[in-house]
Amino acid sequence: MDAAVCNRLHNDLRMTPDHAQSTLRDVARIAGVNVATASRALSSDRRGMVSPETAKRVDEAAAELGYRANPIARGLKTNRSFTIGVLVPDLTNPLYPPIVRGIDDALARVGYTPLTANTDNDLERERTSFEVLRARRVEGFVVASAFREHPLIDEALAEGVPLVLSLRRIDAGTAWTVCVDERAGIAQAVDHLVALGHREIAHIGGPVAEMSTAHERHIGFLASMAVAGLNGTQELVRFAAAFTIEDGRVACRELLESGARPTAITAGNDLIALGCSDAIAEIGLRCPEDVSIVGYNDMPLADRLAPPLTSVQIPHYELGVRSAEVLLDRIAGNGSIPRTELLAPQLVVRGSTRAI
Amino acid sequence: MDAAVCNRLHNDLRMTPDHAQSTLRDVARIAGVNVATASRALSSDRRGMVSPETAKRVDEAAAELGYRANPIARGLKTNRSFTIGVLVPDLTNPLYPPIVRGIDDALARVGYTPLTANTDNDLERERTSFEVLRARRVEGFVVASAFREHPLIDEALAEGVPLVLSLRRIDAGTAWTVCVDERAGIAQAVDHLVALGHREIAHIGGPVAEMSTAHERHIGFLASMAVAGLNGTQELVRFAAAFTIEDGRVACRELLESGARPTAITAGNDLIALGCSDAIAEIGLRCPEDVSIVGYNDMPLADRLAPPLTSVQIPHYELGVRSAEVLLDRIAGNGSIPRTELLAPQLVVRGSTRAI
DNA sequence: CTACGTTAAGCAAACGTTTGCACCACGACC
DNA sequence: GGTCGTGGTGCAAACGTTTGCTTAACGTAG
Repeated sequence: MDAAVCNRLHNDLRMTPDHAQSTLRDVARIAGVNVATASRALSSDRRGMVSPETAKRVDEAAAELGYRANPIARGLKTNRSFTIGVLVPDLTNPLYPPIVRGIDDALARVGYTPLTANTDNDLERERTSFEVLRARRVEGFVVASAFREHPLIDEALAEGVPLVLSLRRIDAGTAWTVCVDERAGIAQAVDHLVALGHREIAHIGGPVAEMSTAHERHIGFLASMAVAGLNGTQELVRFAAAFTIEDGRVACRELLESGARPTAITAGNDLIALGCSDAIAEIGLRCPEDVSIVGYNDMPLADRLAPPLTSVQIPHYELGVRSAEVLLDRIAGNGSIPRTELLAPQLVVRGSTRAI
Repeated sequence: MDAAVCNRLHNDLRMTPDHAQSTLRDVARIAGVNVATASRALSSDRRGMVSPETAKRVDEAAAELGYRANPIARGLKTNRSFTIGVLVPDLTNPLYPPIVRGIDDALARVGYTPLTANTDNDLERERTSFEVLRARRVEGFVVASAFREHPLIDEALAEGVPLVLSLRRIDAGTAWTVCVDERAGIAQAVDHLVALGHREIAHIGGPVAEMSTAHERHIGFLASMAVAGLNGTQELVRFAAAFTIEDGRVACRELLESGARPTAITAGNDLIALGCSDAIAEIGLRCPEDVSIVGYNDMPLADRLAPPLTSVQIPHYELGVRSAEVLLDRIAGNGSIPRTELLAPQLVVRGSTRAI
């Protein structure tokens, strides 16, 4: 088969299915203009460079062919990808889907596409994902997997990678951040319990050494207790090794075995709250009759548990939306010094708390 | 400023930050070879074309510069993006994160990246997302948002877009599909209830007209009842308008108001099961003492409800993994006629079912 | 009537890869 | 000792855009 035949066949193949992506060259040919002119006509900000009538012809040609610009080619030339990397610990954890959803929606509005990766809280895995996403030329990152000390984030910051922390912060405070006013959240929980007459209030926190969320809630607990004039010292505080039911149970049990008999518990999150519930059941006490429990995050179905869990609701979705918006702003070149945005949580009172 | 100076400055600027992505040209220069040779040395399948010693030099140069190939440029040339579009109804629905996670993991293994979009079961929104993803040159789709009749999918199929349905099928059966053996799942539920001595077994299904999952579970219910020699006719079957607690409650209440008094209910999914639980409570009956209830999907915390919900567990994660694998196989050009893969569900017995 | 500014459009070079083809030694074969 | 492969390498043309520069056409002013 000679070259001409081969080419013809090749062209035929490419032309036959009407879904074959048409190119700017096709549009230009149909409109009878140069590809450069077509490019200008189709771009919003340089549309004024072509005569209205030509612009119209190009539009029609594009519409006829169902032309959609190839973002790959465009990206190669402009060095922009209109993609954002999203680093999340685990999509399977119900805490994160609403955040991701918020990011998705905010990005979609302006033509950006998120590239999401799960880190499993594993620094090595995270680094790999980060590199892969950078290789794909994402224009910035929303990071929801931060630890209080986080070398990767420090490096990225130093390199000037546009980056916004979501939900979890770093101690240094050197990054743009959108998170929850955890202290206010736990304060609402403590105030609620105090109003119900509780004085012996315990806190079963999360992994305070690693995660800002756990840490802030602990700090918030101590502060709120002090403000209420109550004893918020070590004997009523324990920490779960992770935000899980089992670790919560273990930590609570440890507290109970120390002889402490709190009438109420503020938990680091809802899973820890469930663990606490198990632990007090194990020693024959009941919630809420003997011990009130307040969770954190207000996860799905928290209202259907037995008893329905009083919990601090946080604005997951808005957290995602704001994170994306702040990042886009940064990419647009606005803002100079890092800013931290605190979103307000809201206590939801249910059956797991009761007056003493 | 003359051109030479300008160019030099430009180069300096590009070189200064050591995170500036280095290009194949840089690698080639350092290794003292042509960029074509460098390209070949770095590609696994054409590495044999260059001498081992040259290949080594190129490797070293690449390592030194921390070179990572630009997938955008590569994609432009090869017409491949190494991305897959994932269409999911709503990430916020706990059913989908494990599926997406399975897809992510399976794709990551072979260097692909998923581009995920939420459809909200809205056909127009879905079409937009589909177009956006196609414009981004995804190489194929995993679609978890299928309706039994689905014009968009039919069109995509007709156009030859590589596409795999996940979880939800289309009636036509013309698409490659990875889903759950719903009939077997509901059969396990019915058999379990029958073994407990139940004879009056109701089914509160989902939106059977639109979704294959709801439809198959209904069909499965009828078949299982027939096999057990029981009456599975209309008077004990109702359908919720959607897979929600509220719609489940309404449908169940309707059944009860018709005078029916089943001793057991198989629900279309866990949320409907919760609605049923509410409905029977409203008329003063209790679960499981008066009515046993079996859910479907075994959603997170189903084991912590009151009573813990007996439910049919489906392999979400594996569903995602297999969907991705099948799609990759298709893209690689393997397989010709559409195949449907059925993954096995597994009943998990808990407190919401009891012997009569 | 020439010169000049302005507007619209085209030309061509990039962006960072991949890949068909040409080239060049070099050893082997007739 | 020419002629052939053959293995290694380089050259240059793509891929589909964007964009700086140039050209063409057309008024308008001097």
